[in-house]
Amino acid sequence: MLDYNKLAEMLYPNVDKNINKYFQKYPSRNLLKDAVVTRFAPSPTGYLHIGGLFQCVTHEMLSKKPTSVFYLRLEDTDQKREIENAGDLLYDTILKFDIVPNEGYRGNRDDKGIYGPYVQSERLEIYQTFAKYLVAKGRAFPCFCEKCEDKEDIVAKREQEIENNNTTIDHDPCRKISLEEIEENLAMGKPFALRLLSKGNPNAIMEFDDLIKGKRKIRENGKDIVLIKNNGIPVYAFAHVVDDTLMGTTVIVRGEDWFQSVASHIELFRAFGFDEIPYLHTPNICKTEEGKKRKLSKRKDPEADCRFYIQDGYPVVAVKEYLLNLLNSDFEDWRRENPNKYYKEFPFAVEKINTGNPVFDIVKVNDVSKDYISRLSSKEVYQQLLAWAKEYDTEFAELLSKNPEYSMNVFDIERGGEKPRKDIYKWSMVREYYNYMFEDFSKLNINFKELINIDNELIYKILHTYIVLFEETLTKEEWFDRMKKMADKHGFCSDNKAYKANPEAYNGNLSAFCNLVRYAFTGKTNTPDLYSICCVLGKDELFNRLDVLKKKLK
RNA sequence: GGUCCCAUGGUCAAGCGGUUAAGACAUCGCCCUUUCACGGCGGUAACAGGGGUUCGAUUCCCCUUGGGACUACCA
Repeated sequence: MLDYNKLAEMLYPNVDKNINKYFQKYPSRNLLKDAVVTRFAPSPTGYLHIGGLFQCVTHEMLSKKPTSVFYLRLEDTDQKREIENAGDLLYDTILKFDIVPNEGYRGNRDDKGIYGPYVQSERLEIYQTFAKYLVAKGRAFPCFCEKCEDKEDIVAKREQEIENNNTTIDHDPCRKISLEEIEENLAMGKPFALRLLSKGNPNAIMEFDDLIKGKRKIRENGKDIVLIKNNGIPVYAFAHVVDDTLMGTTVIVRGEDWFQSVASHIELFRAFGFDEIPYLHTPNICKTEEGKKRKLSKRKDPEADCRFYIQDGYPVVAVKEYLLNLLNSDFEDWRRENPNKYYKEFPFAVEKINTGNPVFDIVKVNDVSKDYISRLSSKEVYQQLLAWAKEYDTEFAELLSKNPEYSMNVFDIERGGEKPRKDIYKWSMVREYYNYMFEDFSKLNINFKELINIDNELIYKILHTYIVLFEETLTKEEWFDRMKKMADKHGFCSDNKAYKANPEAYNGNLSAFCNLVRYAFTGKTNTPDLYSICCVLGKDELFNRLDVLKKKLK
């Protein structure tokens, strides 16, 4: 048996092993009943992943009760994978999704809250103290090996160990190292990794209660896992246990990929003598490829990058509502019954989260988004669209802000009422969709031959008559009556039965007539209500457009 | 390989021992209709397979199969 106090002093001569000062520095939180402290703890290894956003939505929904805390912690303990400014970028994207943690890391700005620092690389001193404490408790030991996995002889040594002892317990051979040997290594200035001295038995089963998976029987940990790397930086497990304890986390939300390691994390909590914190393992968002399901990959899948949705102009609420629906599938029922409520009012239930890994479906996102946008007022559409355009399509932003009232009138067409139009699902599609309302009309590609086979003179005559008879003060019915009369006068047929009986006798039916007018003034065969469009354009503009068309009709 | 997780239509999913097995998206058809939509109505489409337990299994247990994840001094 080693003298662990002595070992602790050897390993960490200038470090305080009194962890209590930290518990004094970071007092326990005053929480009201049902309040939770939850945290999002990404690594600065790239952009915000859709799975991260998925978790953020979970955090938002969990931390609604008064005094609850949702804080952000940056887990930058892997320098090899770290990407410069990724932390900033992450925070920036989180804010863009209108997710506002009320504590913690804030990118370029100072951390907020008294439990910091919230960036792990700034907490090394704390980790050293806790490491020394653990060594003194006899629950950790140094390992001077190079990376074991690279060294066949060490692996062989471990296997031999297992065989000799007739056990399956995979203790690290270095736990038998003598004080003398340690002293020698230290004197040579050899760096060491700190390992957990596991007392678990992987053949023994213990009970574990996951907040969404429920009660599970899992194997005890038996591995002497690395706690602190030989560069002095802790690994996830160690930092997680120390930080979440010190920061007063009450529920640990993390991806399901961590499920396998809970046994070791629990052992660490116990080794320290800390209270265990409940875990909630969320499913991973997948996609199907060649008939197989796989986790959405950062490298391969553009839709895994949350910035994709921002750039493409998906309203952030729509994306979050889609994710929320993945979490609690009765959300859409609630949404239908409460079309005007804010999504956070939804009675979220942890136990309703599905345990399987869902496949991400952009078509469904589109649908949720269409629905969301259809519920907005024209002013809200204008504001959100403009905000998007200012960042991603400045030319369009200028067109939009040239005349805000006009723009809002455009978006007001077929908006509101019982059955609002549901056509737009992302801001980036608006410019093309409404190009006839915002762009230079003379630049639109209009070719009547592609639409209808009647001569140009007649077309011109029809359009001219249309404008002359057009008045903004008409009701829709009156306008439509005029359309019928005009159609009949120009060789079209407003009586569908008569038309069907003898289509050869006419230039087309009423539908064709209306479509001709639509096409002439918009260049499209698919637009919202024609009369409303003409009203928004105004009679003068219609005449302007006819002038342009005149040349094409010569 | 080992360990763990998951398994209802194309997708998300209700269901938690007895149901004509919900609903949404997608898809198809019809209706409404001045186009396109929106909307309405309807259709196609599922309990992976095999054993148990039970009067009775989609539901509980086991096995198989399929898929996923973990298995780092990465998170």
